[in-house]
Amino acid sequence: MQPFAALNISFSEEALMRRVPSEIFGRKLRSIAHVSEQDEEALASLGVRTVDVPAARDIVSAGARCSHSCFLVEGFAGSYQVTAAGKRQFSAFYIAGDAPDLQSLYLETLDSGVCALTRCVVGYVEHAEIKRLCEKSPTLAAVLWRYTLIDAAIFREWVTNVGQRDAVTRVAHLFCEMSLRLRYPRNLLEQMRFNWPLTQAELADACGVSSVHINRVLKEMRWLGLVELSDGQLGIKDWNRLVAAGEFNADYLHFKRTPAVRI
Amino acid sequence: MQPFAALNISFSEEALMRRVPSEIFGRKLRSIAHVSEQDEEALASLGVRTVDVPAARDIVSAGARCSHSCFLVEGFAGSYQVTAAGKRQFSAFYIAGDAPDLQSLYLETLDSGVCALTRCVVGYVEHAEIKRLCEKSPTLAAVLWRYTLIDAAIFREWVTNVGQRDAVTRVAHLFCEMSLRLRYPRNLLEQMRFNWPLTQAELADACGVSSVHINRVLKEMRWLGLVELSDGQLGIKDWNRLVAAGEFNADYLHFKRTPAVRI
DNA sequence: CGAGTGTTTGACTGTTCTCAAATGTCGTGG
DNA sequence: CCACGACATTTGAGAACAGTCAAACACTCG
Repeated sequence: MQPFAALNISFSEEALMRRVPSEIFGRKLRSIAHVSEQDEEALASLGVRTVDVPAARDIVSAGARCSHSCFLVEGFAGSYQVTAAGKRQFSAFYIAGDAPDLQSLYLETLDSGVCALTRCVVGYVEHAEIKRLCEKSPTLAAVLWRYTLIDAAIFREWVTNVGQRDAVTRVAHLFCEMSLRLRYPRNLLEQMRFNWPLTQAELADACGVSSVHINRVLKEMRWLGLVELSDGQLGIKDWNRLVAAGEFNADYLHFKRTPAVRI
Repeated sequence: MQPFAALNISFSEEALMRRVPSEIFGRKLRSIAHVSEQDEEALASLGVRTVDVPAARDIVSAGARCSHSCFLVEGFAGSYQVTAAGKRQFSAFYIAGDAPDLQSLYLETLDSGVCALTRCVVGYVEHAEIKRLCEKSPTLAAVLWRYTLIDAAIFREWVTNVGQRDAVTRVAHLFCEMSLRLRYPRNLLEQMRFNWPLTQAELADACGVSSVHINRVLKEMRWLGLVELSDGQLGIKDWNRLVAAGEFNADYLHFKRTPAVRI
């Protein structure tokens, strides 16, 4: 099983090694800011406990007292809340390199849960250790802070997405975001097909739409020739029109350099 | 004009004095974390340029290069985005004491704008100065970081609000949030009536609903005996039922102590 | 008084939801 | 190899919720 073959990232045993989580996180950080060698080394020195989380299980549960944060080494995860009426809403999706609950660093409890959408390899790090690093290196603190601010910018964008756009536009927008984030560091222009392990129900809960309706929306998007979605693969048939359909502007992702794929 | 008379905060000329912005921000910070005297003094030493912004004008425009952040001394503001279709979505409302664009501290540009919903008194502070303070005092950095994380938690909650709840629930939820935030530091149990200077159209753009529909929702909420909304005043008639109607849980606001008003 | 803005209401339209059932896919075990 | 269950996708039909358009009304300010 190599779900990320399309991204040319090989995992296998390597993923379980100690240094990998912080390395992969370091790569992510370098995509949003300059990271000094010292800071990179400091990150690599973090004590990481790597855990294999099966699909559909919580990585961090909402309301839990949090003394750790985690990096995603492999897999897809999502942060979500459940309403009193029992409906689920995702507020972000996370992929390899992301730190889904760095948001909890200075909160006692996390108000949202993070659940594994596929099998995930997760590296846990103690808050105390991260804070110690931040005190020693203000530049590292700044990069991590920036990371959480970009996360927040994604939340804001999702508020607008779910609040003001119609269903097709919402889905197109989400596809654009995930496509850029999945492709980013390598950013292959030709890379218009990648693993998409999410079910329609999960997509629905990200877009604030019923799963039945998502199905019809996907049908329409296929008919429009925007995307192809089958066998757990998302193929983008027409990037420019998808961007237009999704009213997408990548500014809110705050990549260090504008991706080679102009939009 | 004393829009905050209900909160026993008097402004008038005092508001324009130099130290006030950081003092009011300090009070806000103390509601979410312990702030040492040194840090409080450091905050007070910030160079603040106080500006009077008329209603309906941008305090910070989306996309602008940002070298400053601001504190709201007086008034209501909202962070918002406008979609390609010309629809506006608010992602948060801000009141006296808030720092609407502290989110921009480590971003080059802000992806959302912040606009004044009433006349606002705003104190601008240079990013560079805040960063200098943070380097000197990691504890102050932690408090400010925490502040931005709580902001992000509010965005997440809004995603869920707009994505999964019906219109009445959305509005009730928003009223609960704003009510707690407006009342917080003093937290008067009897304080169930306060200034609400927002128009129905603005409320609509916060809840992802048309203004016509908001009008009907308010009518229903009045009929249900939950709230009273007139003359720019929001009166809460039945707090417990409003909390139930809004499926509201205040955890995501991360107040230092649970408000005296149990919910 | 008139202009401008915000609120309220009605009638109609349209998107999306819910319920329900059929179909497709995959892995397990006989 | 097939039967089976579990899960995901697809489709239909009717209902509910919310949007649009349009007009009347209320209020404030100069």
